[in-house]
Amino acid sequence: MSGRTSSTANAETVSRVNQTAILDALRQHGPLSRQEIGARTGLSAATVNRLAGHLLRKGLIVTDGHQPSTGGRPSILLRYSGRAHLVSVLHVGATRTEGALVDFDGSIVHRVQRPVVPDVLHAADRATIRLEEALSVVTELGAAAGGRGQPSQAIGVAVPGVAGADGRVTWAPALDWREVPVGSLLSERTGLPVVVENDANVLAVGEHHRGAGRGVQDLVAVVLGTGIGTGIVTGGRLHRGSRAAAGEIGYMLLDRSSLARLFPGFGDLESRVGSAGLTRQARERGIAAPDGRPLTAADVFDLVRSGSVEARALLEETLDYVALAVANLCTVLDPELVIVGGEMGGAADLITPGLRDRLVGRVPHVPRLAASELGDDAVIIGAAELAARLVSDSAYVAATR
Amino acid sequence: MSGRTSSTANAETVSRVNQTAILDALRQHGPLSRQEIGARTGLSAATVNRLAGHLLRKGLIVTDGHQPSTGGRPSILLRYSGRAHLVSVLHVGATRTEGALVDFDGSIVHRVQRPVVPDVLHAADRATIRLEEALSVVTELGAAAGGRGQPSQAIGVAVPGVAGADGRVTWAPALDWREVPVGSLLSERTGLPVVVENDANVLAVGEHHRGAGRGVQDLVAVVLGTGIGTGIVTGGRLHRGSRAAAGEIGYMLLDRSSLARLFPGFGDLESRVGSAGLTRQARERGIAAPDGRPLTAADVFDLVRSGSVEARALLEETLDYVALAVANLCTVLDPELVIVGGEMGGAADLITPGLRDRLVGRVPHVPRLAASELGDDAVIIGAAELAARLVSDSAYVAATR
DNA sequence: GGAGTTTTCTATCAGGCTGATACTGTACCC
DNA sequence: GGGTACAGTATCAGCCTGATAGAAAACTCC
Repeated sequence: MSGRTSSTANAETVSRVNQTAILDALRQHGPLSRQEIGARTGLSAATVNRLAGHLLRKGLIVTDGHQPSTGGRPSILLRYSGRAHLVSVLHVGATRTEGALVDFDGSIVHRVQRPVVPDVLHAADRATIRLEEALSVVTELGAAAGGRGQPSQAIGVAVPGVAGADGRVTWAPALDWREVPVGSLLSERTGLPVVVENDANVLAVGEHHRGAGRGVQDLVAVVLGTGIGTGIVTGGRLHRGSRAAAGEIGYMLLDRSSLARLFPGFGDLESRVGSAGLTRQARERGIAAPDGRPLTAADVFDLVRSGSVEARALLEETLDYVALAVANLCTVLDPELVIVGGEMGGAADLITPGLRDRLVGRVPHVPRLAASELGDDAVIIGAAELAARLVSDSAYVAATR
Repeated sequence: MSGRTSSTANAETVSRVNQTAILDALRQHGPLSRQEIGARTGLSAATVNRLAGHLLRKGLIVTDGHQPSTGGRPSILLRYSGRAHLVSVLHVGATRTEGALVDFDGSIVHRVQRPVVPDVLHAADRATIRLEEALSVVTELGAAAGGRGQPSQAIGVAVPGVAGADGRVTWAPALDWREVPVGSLLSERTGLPVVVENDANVLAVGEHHRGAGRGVQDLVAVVLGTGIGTGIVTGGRLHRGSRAAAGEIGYMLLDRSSLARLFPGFGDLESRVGSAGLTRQARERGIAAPDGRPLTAADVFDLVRSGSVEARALLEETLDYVALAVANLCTVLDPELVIVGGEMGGAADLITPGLRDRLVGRVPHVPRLAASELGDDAVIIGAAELAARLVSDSAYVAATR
């Protein structure tokens, strides 16, 4: 039951930690001279020089010109260079499969998009179709990376559902995936390390690392799309929960009467603000969806912008419930920042003011509210970050010459 | 704004980490021989021996007899001994001030209790009175520790309110403390490191470390007393939030109509299940408090046990709201375990079954529910643990002979 | 009771890493 | 062109780990 929980250290550990410190300094503050790295990390000049040498040989950092002299020998700037390393990313969404090659800088260097044919959306065997498509996209990405002479080093997969730490997708309703071992399928096929994660969680990671949440240690990303979900970062780390179900606020209970009902396949909040709930309520209020398909939050925003009074009322009610959920999130977690993302991100101007008004005076501490900075790419970039972490921890030490 | 976030390592770090690994192994598995420690930690025999020597000299471990020989030289058992080190703990509660000397094993070796004189409870200067009392208790504890020849090495303070990371109590209504710098007052007076923390948070730490939550990485402790609060442990660490307000679920909003009201000094949930709310509702239902004072949850439990039908109905309603809050906690955090503590802890038999019934089918994953194991001492033991951590990180390396 | 066996504990040494010191290299200024 | 100021590099002591060999302690067998 135990025995290897305690972790020990040796000289190699020291070197790895210090190399990581140098890389972190360069990632956070852009190009720095060796002296500046020393000042920032507290490492001696000799150590910085030696470790920088290792990192240069490994291609993780590059020289980036000189700094103007201040009277003496000008310093050589060192810059983190993720360009030398690529990861493959897969975002299996409800209506399309998206693939990308992303370098360690977070730049997307190659994209693949596969819209889902409408007939497939509700086909009986859509689970298999979507899975095979996902595998083929990864293969295509691998080939593209090979063609660039920079083989992909890891794979990150984002899915709209619950994913265990072992890379198994427990339940993703939009894909009809149950207990699908995506992680092991991909790692067996490619031999690469794979991380599989919920899409809201990776969005939070993406915004935390390279978007609106840079430098923030405690944040929540709220994603409103077909359903509603959140990604939670506490203490700078993704919070997954004991069963990887943390942040599934679609199940939040918002009324005492909710205790009289059960919520087996969908949640209380989700039934109110999700696509199905919106469609139902719109029908009751006489609002027609643009072309007869189920209404999404994005449609409601469009209608509001075009002046619909009924849609405005529906938006306000939706906002009420979203605000209750966000208020409770804030009460429980006390985040520094709440990021509004997903389809909502583009309508942040309609959302954040109303949200703030509803929070003020009702929660102990109203956090900063911000729109997603990365938009549609947040998921891709977040998944790339998680994939990069899979290799970077060991890559720093591997091949140390 | 930045500059020293990155942490570096050196040879000393390695030694400290490995000493901590040895201590953790001994704490987790009881007495072990040097060989067993080596097997468990992966350290070489020579290293284990040398580090064990350091720890023996520092008094953090002691020899504990021999193991029966298996044919050769019998091994000497080593045992963690927190007895050699003491911390002072202060629990400033609503109705009493409690002090204790606790050793690093978590054993309480000395207690001080100071009930609050009823006249003081609502006196205009009760803030000052309680503060001076707190300081005097700490002085008394210091003297007691000195008398044992084992001076106290740190101070842990638990308060029913919000405490910043700097040891300042921002707001503790039950004490009428606002912006009281307890931490700096105590550290100036004693020269010892001080940690000040919310009582629900330290209760969670106590149960996590030595109570119902041993070995659990994600747990929530729900404390129902005069108000309602929670302590949250995620990934094995206390989650405080960006403004130390995490877990203040008294402010959770449980109805859309709550958005029509403001909650400046008290919260929505707290007004329903806290002492004031219970008293009001009891009056409406014709339930009399035993002796005319405000009704607490504990009183309701007593009335239920004595067969009161009205109290039973009130309990059920209270449970409904507590269940809503716990359900939302579970949805957001997905903890492995929820511990019911505080005054509720003794009535766990009345609470947990009803709570479980209300959660099943309504949250994605129903956690384990358990009563507090440490009872009234959970706060003391948790605060002692936090205080011990203040010194242990540096104590391992200090005085390494 | 003594020698051999087995296992534990300890001493010694090589190797890796950091940090201090001294030294070399490069550009600017007078 | 020499002096100055700062950046980068080589050398070495100190600390820590881990490997190896040796000393110590208890048991077994004759």
